Amino acid sequence: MSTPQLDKTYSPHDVEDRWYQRWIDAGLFHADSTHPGQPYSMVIPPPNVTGSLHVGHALNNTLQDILVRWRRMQGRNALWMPGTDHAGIATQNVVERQLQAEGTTREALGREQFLKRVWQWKEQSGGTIISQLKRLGASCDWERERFTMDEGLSEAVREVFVRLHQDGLLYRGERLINWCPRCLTALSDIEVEHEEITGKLYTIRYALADDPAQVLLVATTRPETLFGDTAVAVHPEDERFRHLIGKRVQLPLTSRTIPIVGDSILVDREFGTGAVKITPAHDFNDFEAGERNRLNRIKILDLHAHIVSEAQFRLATKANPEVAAVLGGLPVQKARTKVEELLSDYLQEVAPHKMALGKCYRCKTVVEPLLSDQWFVKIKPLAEPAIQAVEDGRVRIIPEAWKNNYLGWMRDIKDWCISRQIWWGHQIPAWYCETCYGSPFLRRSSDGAPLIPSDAAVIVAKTKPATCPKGHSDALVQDPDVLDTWFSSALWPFSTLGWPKQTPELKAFYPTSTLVTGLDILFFWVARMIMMGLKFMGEVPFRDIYIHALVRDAEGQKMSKSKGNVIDPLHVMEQFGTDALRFTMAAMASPGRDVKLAEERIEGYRNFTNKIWNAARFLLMHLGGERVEVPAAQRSFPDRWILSCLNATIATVTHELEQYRFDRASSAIYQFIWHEYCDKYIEMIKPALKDQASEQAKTTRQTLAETFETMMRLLHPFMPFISEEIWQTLPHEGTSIVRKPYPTVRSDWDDKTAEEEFEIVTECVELTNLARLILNYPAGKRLHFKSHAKTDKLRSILNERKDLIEHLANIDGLMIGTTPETTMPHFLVLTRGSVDMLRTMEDMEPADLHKAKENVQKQIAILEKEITRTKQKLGNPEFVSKAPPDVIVDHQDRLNRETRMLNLFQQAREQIIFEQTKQQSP
RNA sequence: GGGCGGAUAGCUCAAUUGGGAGAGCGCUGCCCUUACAAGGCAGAGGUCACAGGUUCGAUCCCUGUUCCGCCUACCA
Repeated sequence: MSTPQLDKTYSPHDVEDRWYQRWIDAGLFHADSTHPGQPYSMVIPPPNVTGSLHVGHALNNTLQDILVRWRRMQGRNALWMPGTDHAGIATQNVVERQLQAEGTTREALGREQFLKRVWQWKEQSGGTIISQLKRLGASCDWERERFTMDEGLSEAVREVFVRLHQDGLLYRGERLINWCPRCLTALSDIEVEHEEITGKLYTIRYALADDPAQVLLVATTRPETLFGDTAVAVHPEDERFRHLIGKRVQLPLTSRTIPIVGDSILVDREFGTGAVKITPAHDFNDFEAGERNRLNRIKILDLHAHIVSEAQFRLATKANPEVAAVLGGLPVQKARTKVEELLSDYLQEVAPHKMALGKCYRCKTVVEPLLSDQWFVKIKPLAEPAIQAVEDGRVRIIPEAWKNNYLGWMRDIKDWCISRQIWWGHQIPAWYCETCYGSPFLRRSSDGAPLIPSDAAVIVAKTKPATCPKGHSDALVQDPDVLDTWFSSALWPFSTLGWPKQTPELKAFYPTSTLVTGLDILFFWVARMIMMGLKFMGEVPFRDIYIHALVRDAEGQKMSKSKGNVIDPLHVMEQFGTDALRFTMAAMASPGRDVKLAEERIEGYRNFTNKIWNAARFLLMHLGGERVEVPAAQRSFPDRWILSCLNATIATVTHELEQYRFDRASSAIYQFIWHEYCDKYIEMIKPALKDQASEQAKTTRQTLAETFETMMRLLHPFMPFISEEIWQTLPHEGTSIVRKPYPTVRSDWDDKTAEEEFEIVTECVELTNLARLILNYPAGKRLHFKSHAKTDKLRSILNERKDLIEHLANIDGLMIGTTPETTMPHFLVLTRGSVDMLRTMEDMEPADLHKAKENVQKQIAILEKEITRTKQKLGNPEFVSKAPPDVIVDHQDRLNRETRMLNLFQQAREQIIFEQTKQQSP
């Protein structure tokens, strides 16, 4: 019979493409709501449609794929729902850059044409990350792939918006929000990244209006906002300034005076000068202080974070004409420098100052607080149940350490600004009637979009109403803003399953089983999914949240270009194979620690794939011929041993996967395949396979095939490609490993006796190796040894395993004795645990002796040290009286072992010395 | 400012209940022994960040310190 032959080294390339295509063609990743298995479902954290695969994605999706492949093999109805999100700001940026290169703008194109362009772009380039996920082996149900801008998902968004509005959980109003002057849109609080910088703290003299000789010192980091000041605050109980409350100060560089107010919330008496300028239109704290003290808001910056035009500026701030002439239209950073110059007569001090600077998380532009009309989600009523769900364990966060992180954030959650001043996204389903309002809405100068006044009446509906409530039909204007991308992502676990329709999928797969994600989107996404899931499905969106470590991407932080440690997963897959990358990801996924990925490690696992490959080659070379299956208990010693080990590994891997310990699961597999299966088992069965026709060979071949086939199934979730490729060459049933059962523990494979005997065999082999080392024998030289066992049982084991020991230790003529023959000058004696190994001295090379003596000497020194330590401990009455008995016994055993070993080495040394003298004087 | 996590072999990381710390890569020595040199056998290498404390005994528990990272925050 002919067996397939494999190349000498594993080449992942064609294997990966070939199998992935076949899996897809056969529909193996498809989940059906009518499938009889217990559902196991996950939704993918939708990557940005603009994105491309980075190491973080690779980790995230590898772990998900391991879970879903494992559950699928367990017979569960496994659904992994894939898709992408429309990434409003990022995608719009990409297309706008294209337009810029063509010399046009989105405003020139108009909203409708622009959106067409974005869709075009999405069709052409939006699939990049999806194809990369496929490359990674992701076993998503691609037939169900979704996009947050799909019609179905868009309907879900409208439905949610309308219902939230009905329930009074949405409001529109003029608030100070975070504004990105480059993206020209509002951002939610968590879309602002804070960066610690050293800025300047300016101390400015504000003179009292009625007594210019008296000055109030005011500290600020933003002197340019001085023009928007509408008051100065001091602490009402501050003895230094209390008497000034109610008076006015002259605002420098302007003709305005502003009041001094008392505000105990805003002012920290200890900080700075104890007096704070209040700029309600440009600072969050000042905004609130402005509310408290009924202050005007003066806007001095436009949407681009430039000082408003000279005329506007003069009008609004009453700045001196020459000052307005200089500052009008300047970008805020330049304005600050200018103001610093202009203020020279008023500046008391400029000191370096550590502060946090908010930047747009998409484009890193410094954000500005901007007063504008925006939509908000009233979040507290949604957060309450989401807190409870985690508190009472309906949602488990793993590792649990992040639970407090989540709870802390949720308890202190702020209303969520959901409107974005961009075009790409779900346009807000709200309309306003110009007829009712009494006049046409203003048009935003930049793009012609209507600026809806704060007091315009809102009509919220899923589709454009035919008329307004008063019956006007011709002047309904839709809100030009779109919703935050995360608004639609928050619905992902049920919108992808067809909601608001009550689909069979929704019934079968919601709530999903597990969500695998990085900590970075715990708040952006996870928290919001829980809130929305509870609100609209009445049930948590997932049972377990597994939060994995962060692998920082090239953009930023952990992996930095300057360190040169950026790793591109595509490059890695190219170089080492997808399976090697996946296995690395799994092995590194220890909880609570960031993944710092070293390429050497991936290379190590590439070597592992090659090891597996070559083990398979060995198998195929020896599998020719009849195979006979007998019960496990009747198989050869190596067979019984490997079955028992395999069984233990199956138990470990399954248990660890249940705990989301991908690292332990993968290391158990690694340990088993390489060190038990390849190093030991394959070595042990070589003699049995030599005579192809023997009975021994027939049953061994059976075990070999059976264990390897099982091993491939065990490995498959981690290394889907090589496991399938090899599995196909082995005796097997079925068309693909993807849907074969995951191995389960079999009690008939358990064999403690075989494992114990194996320990003894290993001891003997290791002793011979040690002897070789000490005596400087080359690895290839065949030696004679004699062993001595203390008990009949041991001796019979040694007798039975004599051939095996000789084979593994590469020795000849092992003699097994009853009594130790330690008389000089015949033997060097070594012991470990239960067996002594004796080596005849007679054929030793003269040159060995000096080095041998040194080695032995070294061993003696080490042992003496250890013995002293152990003796000390056992001699301590406190230890003997207080330590648990088993610990004491353990120490006594140790002492015995060490002492015996020492004696033997001492004898060995004497023997060597004896030999030396004999050689020197023949 | 507050909170959390980390500091273990040259490097990247493990070690679930406090009883002499492991892996991979790298390094050293010897081996191309027909599955695999992307390999085999063996070896070196660690006051488990620092200082105290609890304990018969601490990498592990407690306190403090230093350094690093992350999250969070309105100290102008």
